[in-house]
Amino acid sequence: MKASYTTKEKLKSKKQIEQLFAEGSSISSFPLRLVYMSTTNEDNFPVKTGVSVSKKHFKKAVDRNRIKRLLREAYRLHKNAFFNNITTHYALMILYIGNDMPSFSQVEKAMLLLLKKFSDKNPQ
RNA sequence: UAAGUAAUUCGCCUUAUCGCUGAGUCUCAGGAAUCAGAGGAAAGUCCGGACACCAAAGUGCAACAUAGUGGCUAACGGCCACCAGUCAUAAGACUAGGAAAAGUGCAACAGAAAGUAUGUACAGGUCAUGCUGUAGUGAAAUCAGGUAAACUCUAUGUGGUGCAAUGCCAUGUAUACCAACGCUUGAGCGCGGCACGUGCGAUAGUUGGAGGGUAGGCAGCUAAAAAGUACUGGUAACAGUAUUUUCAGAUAAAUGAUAAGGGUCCUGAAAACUCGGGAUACAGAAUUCGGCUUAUAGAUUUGCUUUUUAA
Repeated sequence: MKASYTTKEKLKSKKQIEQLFAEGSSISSFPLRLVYMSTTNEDNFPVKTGVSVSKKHFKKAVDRNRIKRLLREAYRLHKNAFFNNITTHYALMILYIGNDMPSFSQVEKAMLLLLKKFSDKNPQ
């Protein structure tokens, strides 16, 4: 499977995002937090993922864009190791909860840990 | 050459690997290759337009904005030119540059007194009296003047809401519940605030509360007051003509990530070549244009001024 991350794979529905924040469970691996819940989407993409950075911590749009790009990149490169043979459908939202601009290696490390925690908790 | 002053232009590059968005093309309908893909400020949301809707959007008052003269422009609170004033040796910079004979208010120090004024000394004058002059304080002393980044007055301008506008399609629900008022003797709603006025409201509902549903797609959405070049007119802002080009269109929101190398600048060691270290800014389109304001590492070119030296 390709290490891609297209529009179809993103979590876009406003309704689902609202529901996710209201009802989803969360695990964290500083400076990241993952909010997730299982869904009943009939789709080719079982896992839909969104990414978010608080406006409180990063006032400049440039900084938020940069962090979101790093998060997306880290997710894109490592998701297949965990979700390749998944059968349950999930909606995920990855939040950056740190206060400082991270480097890519920091984000990558935290992402690996986070995804590992997630798959340990939700074995297929 | 140095210091200064006013402007101009640019604001990292290359390669590899892995990706994202859009367009048309091909396709075995999984995808594939090709092309395009942030800024000078995209920012602040401070002015002015385009465009859309609000019923036909009226009059007066209030409110707000602007303020030398002329011009430019779709328009402007913007820009250009000129005049005046202030500052600077100068280049140049700045100006909230209409009105004090409509009214109200305010004014340090000095001075007897600064506004319902008139003390002292000397001189003059009268029936009498600060009635008159001089001295003295001050910018100003029964003569009035200053101040409108004080109220005010004058002139001119401003209807409101913003692409979450607006139109269409799809999905879906509740013509239900509570309260108040009302059914032509009219509840209430619209016309930015108030008043007037006016429109809607006769198959009579309306307003408020609490609640239910949708929150997906398409259009608007990027070819335009567009950009480049040349010529012409104009002191200039700008305008005209010819010609070439098509230059983001996302929507939890693309335009990237990583690695290596190279530029540029600063700096240390060297002083023939180089070897280290550091820095590489401000900042991310969201209907769209013209401005203004603010942020910005480092470069770049040009005009001008002053001083010293050289010629």
